[in-house]
Amino acid sequence: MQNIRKISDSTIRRLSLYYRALSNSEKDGYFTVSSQDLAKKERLTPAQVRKDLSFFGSFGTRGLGYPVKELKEKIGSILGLNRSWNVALIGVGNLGSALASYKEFQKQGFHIKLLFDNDPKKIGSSIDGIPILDIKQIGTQLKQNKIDLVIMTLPGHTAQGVAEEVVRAGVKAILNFAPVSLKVPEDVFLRNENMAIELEYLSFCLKNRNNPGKHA
Amino acid sequence: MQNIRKISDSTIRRLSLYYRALSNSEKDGYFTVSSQDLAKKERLTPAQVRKDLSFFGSFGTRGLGYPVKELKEKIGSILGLNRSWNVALIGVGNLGSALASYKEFQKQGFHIKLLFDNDPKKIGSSIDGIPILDIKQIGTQLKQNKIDLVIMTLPGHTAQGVAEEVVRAGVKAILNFAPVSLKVPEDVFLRNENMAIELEYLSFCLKNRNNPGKHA
DNA sequence: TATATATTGTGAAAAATATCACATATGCAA
DNA sequence: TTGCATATGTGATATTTTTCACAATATATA
Ligand SMILES: NC(=O)c1ccc[n+]([C@@H]2O[C@H](COP(=O)([O-])OP(=O)(O)OC[C@H]3O[C@@H](n4cnc5c(N)ncnc54)[C@H](O)[C@@H]3O)[C@@H](O)[C@H]2O)c1
Ligand SMILES: NC(=O)c1ccc[n+]([C@@H]2O[C@H](COP(=O)([O-])OP(=O)(O)OC[C@H]3O[C@@H](n4cnc5c(N)ncnc54)[C@H](O)[C@@H]3O)[C@@H](O)[C@H]2O)c1
Repeated sequence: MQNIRKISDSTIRRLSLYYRALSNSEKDGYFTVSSQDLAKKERLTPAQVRKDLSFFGSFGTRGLGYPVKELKEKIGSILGLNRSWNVALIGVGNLGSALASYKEFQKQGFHIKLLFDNDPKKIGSSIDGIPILDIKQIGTQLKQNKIDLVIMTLPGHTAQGVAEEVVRAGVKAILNFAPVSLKVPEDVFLRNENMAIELEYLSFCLKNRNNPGKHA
Repeated sequence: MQNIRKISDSTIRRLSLYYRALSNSEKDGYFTVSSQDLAKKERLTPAQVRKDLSFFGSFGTRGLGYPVKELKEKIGSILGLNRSWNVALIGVGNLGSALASYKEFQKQGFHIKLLFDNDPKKIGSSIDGIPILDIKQIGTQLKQNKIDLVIMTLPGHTAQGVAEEVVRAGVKAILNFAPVSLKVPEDVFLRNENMAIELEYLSFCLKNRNNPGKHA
């Protein structure tokens, strides 16, 4: 149990994995899991699991393990999944449409309330009941609807400009899918989803599969 | 310059960022960049940039910086982007379709050659000229087309079974978007793209924004 | 109640990763 | 040529993260 400031990035990311694993264990009818079980499910070590959890408290029973339902709820509450967040998505193209109609995020409390685009053919229509609004209205709409978090699925060259409007509207969290590094003020939380990184990582692995020696 | 085995995960991931930054610098007409410039663009430190690059050689000129075009090509070749990879995508739903029609990966050498689905309505059609094949043919088709890498955008509960067929067909690299932890043999490279992690991370940050103290 | 077994929680140790700091090399101007 | 300004490349150092190892505590069973 320690100061929340000091909890590492990696630990928080692993909490998401534990949350997912626990949701599955719950569905499968388990009442308790050991750190061993959790580790196996998410390809980690039992010590890692116990250490991560210990930063937030002690939730287990020695000799027995962790109560699935309780631990899931506890982690959910640490991550803020026990409440609801108002989300807007900007750029209703191929990727944006896929995300807008994806229902799993909603189940975790991320409610996509608004969609924005600058394409007249899209503005005015909706996806699964979520209206597509004109990007020009973004400032007022984000404020009016008390949007907490914005997902950006825009072309790279437009992303910085739009991000600045989003920041001006007071939004403090952005999930960016455009392949650019956005500049935002310090008090705005920004995460990037960069699919190229994973692909390129795999490329690197394949390339060096049979070449454990020095690099040319 | 050192044994390639020892190069860390994080360094490889940052190479992707440098590659992207250099591509942009090239487009913007720059001939050289300093570690300072690169660091700023990708929100890192100059020392980090120099250290990362030094694992692979010395590409810069003291007093001047790094030659943009050359360094980009060098990193591209380290990551294996100077060649072409045969890719197949399985599960042509909302997300799969978006990825299939995304042209940027192709530019980096990832050529999506085949799509697979089990929906009779989809099988036989195509996306941007890429045919959608019956999942039943996956074994023979992956081999025949010498597929190097598979992108999986399937429902979670079907992913493990399909992954096993993919592995049986000899594919050594999988990029998985399904929210499950796949079990694959040691010699198969697996990466997961887990969008929930980033969303939940932002949720955590928002939740603790005004609460730098102890966690309850 | 005693004993065997299981598994947590956590300081301490080890390993991995990032930063520092500076010697070294280059370009450029006078 | 010399001197100044600039920026790399890299050992040494600091920090962060992971793993280890075991005391503590629970259950089960006889
Ligand atoms: N499609 C993918 O699979 C994929 C994969 C990885 C990354 N990305 C990135 O995600 C982003 C979106 O990709 P996509 O394939 O969906 O592109 P897309 O072209 O299909 O969609 C972009 C959407 O943004 C809208 N738009 C453009 N400028 C705008 C503005 N100023 N304000 C509001 N809306 C605007 C367009 O009208 C369009 O609907 C891109 O940055 C892309 O690089 C996409
Ligand atoms: N849509 C998103 O924005 C999003 C975001 C994050 C993660 N994901 C994950 O990506 C995966 C795909 O999501 P989606 O929204 O595209 O789902 P989807 O239902 O639109 O698409 C799934 C596709 O897979 C096909 N399929 C099902 N079983 C199959 C099998 N055995 N063999 C071959 N094809 C099969 C279906 O016919 C369908 O075309 C899911 O695991 C989802 O959780 C999606």
